[in-house]
Amino acid sequence: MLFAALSHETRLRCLMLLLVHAELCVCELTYALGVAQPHVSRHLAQLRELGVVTDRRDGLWIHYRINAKLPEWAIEVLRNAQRGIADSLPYAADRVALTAMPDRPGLPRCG
Amino acid sequence: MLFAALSHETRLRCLMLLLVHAELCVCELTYALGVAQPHVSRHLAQLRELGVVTDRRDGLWIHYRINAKLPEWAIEVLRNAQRGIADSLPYAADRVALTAMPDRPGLPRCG
DNA sequence: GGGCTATATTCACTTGGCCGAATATATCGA
DNA sequence: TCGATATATTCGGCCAAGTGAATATAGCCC
Repeated sequence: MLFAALSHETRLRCLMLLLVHAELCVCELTYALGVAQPHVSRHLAQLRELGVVTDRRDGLWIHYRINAKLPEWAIEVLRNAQRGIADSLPYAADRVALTAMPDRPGLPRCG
Repeated sequence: MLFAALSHETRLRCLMLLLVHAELCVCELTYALGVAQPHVSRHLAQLRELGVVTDRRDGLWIHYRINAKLPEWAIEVLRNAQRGIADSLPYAADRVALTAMPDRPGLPRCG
């Protein structure tokens, strides 16, 4: 059930970030949320098992993204949730924290 | 949290019916879902405490409806869910069952 | 291979949510 | 007041889900 996936704040926070950034690895999500890595990993595993996200290995990193095969209504649910909560805490702070992360993998290193 | 409200099938079934019928009393929901009355009552109480529905007493009957003060994004979430699941079971069967209910309160008695 | 990093999983434990059954409350009508 | 109906709540037990800590796995680089 989709709504069970969204009913835990950790999972909802990850999904809100993935709506903005399309693809994020576990260390980025861990940094943005400011929680323990196994905690994030566990909830990402649940999202994957529920079919809400997919993962892709790239060397050491595993990148997660929202499952492109989700039915359109489910995507709309996510977008509506985003519209409703993205400007409130902790979701807004998560985006700021992610942007402030040093040495993000997959981003071009300038200089 | 809205999604916690939607994460239980009984609550979701009630809400899907309330999207169609605007106002329903407990006995109608109980009949439509085909489950025990205290079960429905408990989950309606949760929906009320979460602010998702409101209730109105009318004699012996208590009518529930979706809270008109819900933010628009939340209503959209409900409508998207409806679009996605209304034609599947058990939601479609619930609507049929409700229509087949004899002596529904609040409905004009013909004859 | 050995060390290092990123991620996943296991373990033991706790908590929260759900359940059926029984009972309580509230309102109406006689 | 008494009975009947509609709804709500309590109780005790159970199970799924969540947790922190520790450990395992997987890939990279030397």
